[in-house]
Amino acid sequence: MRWSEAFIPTLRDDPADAEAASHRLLVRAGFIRQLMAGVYSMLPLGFRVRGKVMQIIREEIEAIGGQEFLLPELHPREIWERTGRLEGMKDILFTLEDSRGGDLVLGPTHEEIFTTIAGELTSYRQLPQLWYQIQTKFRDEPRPKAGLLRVREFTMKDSYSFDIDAEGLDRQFDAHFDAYTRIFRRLGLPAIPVVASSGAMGGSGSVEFMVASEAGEDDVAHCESCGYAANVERATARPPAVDDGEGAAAPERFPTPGVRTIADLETFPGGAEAARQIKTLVYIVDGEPTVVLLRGDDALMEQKLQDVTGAVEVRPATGSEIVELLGASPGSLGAVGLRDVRILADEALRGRRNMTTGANIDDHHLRGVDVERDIAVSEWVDVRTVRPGEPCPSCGAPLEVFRAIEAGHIFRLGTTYSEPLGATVLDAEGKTVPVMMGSYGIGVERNMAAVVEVHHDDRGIVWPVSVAPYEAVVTIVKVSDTDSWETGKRIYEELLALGVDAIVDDRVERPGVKFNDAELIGFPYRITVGPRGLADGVVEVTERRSGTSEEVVVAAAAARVADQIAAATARP
RNA sequence: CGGGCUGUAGCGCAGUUUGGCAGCGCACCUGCUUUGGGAGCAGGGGGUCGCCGGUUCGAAUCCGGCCAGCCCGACCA
Repeated sequence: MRWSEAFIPTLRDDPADAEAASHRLLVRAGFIRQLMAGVYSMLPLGFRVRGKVMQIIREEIEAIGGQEFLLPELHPREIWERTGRLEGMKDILFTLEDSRGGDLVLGPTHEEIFTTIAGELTSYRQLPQLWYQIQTKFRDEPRPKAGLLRVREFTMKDSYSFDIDAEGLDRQFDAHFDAYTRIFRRLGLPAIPVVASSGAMGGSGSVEFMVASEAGEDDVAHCESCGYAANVERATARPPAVDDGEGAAAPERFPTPGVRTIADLETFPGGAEAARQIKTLVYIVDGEPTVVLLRGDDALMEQKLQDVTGAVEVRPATGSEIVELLGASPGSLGAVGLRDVRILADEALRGRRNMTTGANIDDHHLRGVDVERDIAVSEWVDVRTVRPGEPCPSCGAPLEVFRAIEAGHIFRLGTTYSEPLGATVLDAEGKTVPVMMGSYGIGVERNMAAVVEVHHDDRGIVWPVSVAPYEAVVTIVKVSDTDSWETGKRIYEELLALGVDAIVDDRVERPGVKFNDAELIGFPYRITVGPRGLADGVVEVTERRSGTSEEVVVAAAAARVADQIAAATARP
C-alpha cells in the first residue's frame, strides 16, 4: 500500500472522550471511529487488524476440528421463548418487527440456532461435531464503555460442540482450552484461565480467559503461590477461625435509636465491631422474598446469590417490600425468630456466637446471638465477596485481586439447550438422548483492544507482528530526493515479494510527521530511507518495540526485516 | 435505571457569568521557501453554536422541554 493513497486519518490530539488507552489510541491512530454509543466503524487499518485476529482464531479452531458456518443475525422471537432466554436476556436483546408483524430478535449469541440445526443429528455415530462461526452479535448493553472493550455490535467467534456423553464434552472442552491458550499466545495476550460464573449461559462449569488490565471490567482473585484463579463472581477464600468465647444464654434486646448502618453500630455505645455483626439483606429471588445473612464486614456478591439459587432474576427488595415482609425498616432488620421465609446464611457465619444484629423492631438490636441456635437458617451458602489478602481456598497463601479484561469464555453447557430444543440422537443402545453441548466464545474487537491495552507506550501502539495492520513501513524521509524515492520503492517491492505485509510512506510530509505517525500506529518494523544513509549505501531498520535501530546495506534491508518477522511469528 | 460532567468547523478548545459581527490552535486548499523527529511566510475555504419551543429589537449566551455522548454505580456471555 502506498500511504499517499491510503485513508489513514491520524489525529494530532487525543480524542477528548476516550479514557482507556486502547480507545484513545485506536481512534487517534485512525483504526476506528464511533458512530454512536457502543457502535464503531472499522477504518482500513482497524479492518486489517480485525481480519488478522479472526484468521488466527480460525486457524486454531480449524486445527481442533472446527467446521465453519455462517448463521443468520435475524432470529424468530419464538425460538428464544422456547429456551426461556427471551426473559433471561431481555435487558440486552434487540427486538424488532418485520413488515408482516412478525416478532424478531437480533442474535446476541447463537446457542438456539446452532442447536436447532443440531436437531438434524440422529445418531451417536455422527458425534462428536464441532461447529463454529465468526459473526456479528448484537447486545443492547446498558452501558457501553472504553471504546471496543464493551460495545453493542461486535464480532464474535462462537463455537459449539456436540457429544454423546460427558467424557466427549470434556475432551472438546479441553481441546478448546488448549486452542484458546494458543490463540491468546499468538495474539500476544498474557491471558490466564480462571474459574467463572456461567451466568445467563447456563451449564455446569465455565472458564474465562482473563487479561490483567485496569481497563477491564472484571475482578480476578489469584493466588501466586498455588495458581488458584477465579473471577470474584465465583472466588472463595478460607476465612480464619474466630473464637467467639462462651456465648450468651439467650439474645438480649437493647435500644439503638438512630442506628441505621453497620458503621453506626460499630461506634454506638454497647454496639459491636463489624465482624461481630450480622448483616441482614432482603432480596427478591425469582419473585420469592429471601433473607440473606452475611458477616457485618462482608459484601454480598449478587452473582453468587443468583448461582446458588439458580434464579433467573435477583434484585434487592424495595423499602416497602421489606417492611411488609419483616415489619421493620432497613437498619433494624434481623432474622432471629423469623419463620416462613427462606433464610440463606453465608458460611462465614457458621458456628458464630455472641453476634449482634437487628431486632426486627425499629431502633432496636439484639446482642448475644448464636447464629445456629437462634436463627432458622434454610441453607448455608457462599455468597460473600472475596477481599484481597484473604487466604487462598486451596493453599492458604494471601490472595491478590486484580482488574481484568474477559478475552474469552468457554462453557460446559450439557443439555441446557438440547433438551428444550429437542436435539437428540439415538445412543448405542437405541435410546433417545439429548446431545451434550459446549459453547465457546471470543470477542474479536475486544481482543484487538486488549492487545492495545497490553502493548502500547507513550508514543502509541506497539502491535505484535501477528496482528499488526502492516508488518513493516518503508519511510521515505525525503520524497523529492530521486535516489530516496527509487530506493524506497524498490525496498517496498522487495518486501512484498518476500511475503511481508508492507506499506510505503511516500507522502509529501516532513520526517517528524512520518516518524510520529509510524510510531502512533505501531508498525513493528520501520525501514527509514533518506539521503543521509544512502550516501553510505545504507538504510535504517528500527524495531518499534525496543526502539533500537541498525544500519543495513540497501540490498540486504528487505531480507533482514523479513527474517525478523519470520522469527517473531515462528510457532513451536 | 441513579449520580456527575459535556455538547461551538475534521480534532482539541475559548466565548455563556454580564444577550450585541461566531473565534483560536491543529488539520485542510493555493503559492514560495524548507526537508532525518509534529517547519516558516503569505493568501484562502470550511459553522443548523446538539434539537425543539419560549423571552427579547436582538440568543451560542437567559428560560422550558427533549436528544446525544463520556465517567462512576447498578446491570451485563
